Amino acid sequence: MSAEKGSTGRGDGRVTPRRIPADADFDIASELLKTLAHPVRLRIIELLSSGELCVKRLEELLGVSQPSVSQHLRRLKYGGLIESERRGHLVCYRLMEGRAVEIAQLALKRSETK
Amino acid sequence: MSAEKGSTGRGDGRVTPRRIPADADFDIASELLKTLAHPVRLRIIELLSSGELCVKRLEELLGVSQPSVSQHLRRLKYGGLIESERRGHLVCYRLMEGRAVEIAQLALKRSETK
DNA sequence: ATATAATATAAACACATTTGCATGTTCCCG
DNA sequence: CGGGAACATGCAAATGTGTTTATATTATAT
Repeated sequence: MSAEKGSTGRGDGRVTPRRIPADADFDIASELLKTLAHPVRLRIIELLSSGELCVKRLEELLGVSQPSVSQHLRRLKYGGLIESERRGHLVCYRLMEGRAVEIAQLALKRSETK
Repeated sequence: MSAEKGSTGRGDGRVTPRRIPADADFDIASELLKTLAHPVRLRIIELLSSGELCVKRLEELLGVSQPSVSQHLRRLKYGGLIESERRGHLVCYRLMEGRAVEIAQLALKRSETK
């Protein structure tokens, strides 16, 4: 009575009023959150939200070593949050569409502990 | 030209059109995200969004050992996402107001990869 | 008081994540 | 072709996390 298979949505074409997350969804979602759960990566997302930037520039803005920046960018890219493009001998990164930015901004909202 | 102190908001009572996150904000935000970045904790948030539940019930619904459930609850509570209340010899947990739930739901939105 | 159900906490261990440092790659320029 | 700039990747050490197993707490019922 608990296992619902992949469920929701698929099947007879019926509309899904309120999706019930399947087991895998929680894994996927936690992956996304883990990818965002790092101060440097959050800052990268924030910086890229104003436009694309190359590694060198990010290195300066973040005050973090180049290898470190590259690793975080790798993780974000692997998670599908950003994409890159070679431009000369620079590699520019930019945000990809998705919930990522929204989540980051929500998490950054001042601790209005209210 | 990069360090902005605690900044934003405080000072002369001026309004803050668009808050610029300070260094500490990224740490705080990443803490919040880390707290949510675990499949079991996400499921707990999801389950509690329908009403409060005691540990025993959560243990059954989650299919996770009691000590493990308690530890995750501990983390969520420490992060200020949930609160507990002793009721008889049961301890009931419920969600606290905040961005937590919103973030969880956003992260759970079907990987509408577009 | 005792026994028992429901939780919490502690210690130990496996596994994942970060970071620093060294070393490759790729591309542009002369 | 050789050199340098901008990035990427590999690896080991240091940390952090999650799970298990055993053992405390706390409250209820007898």
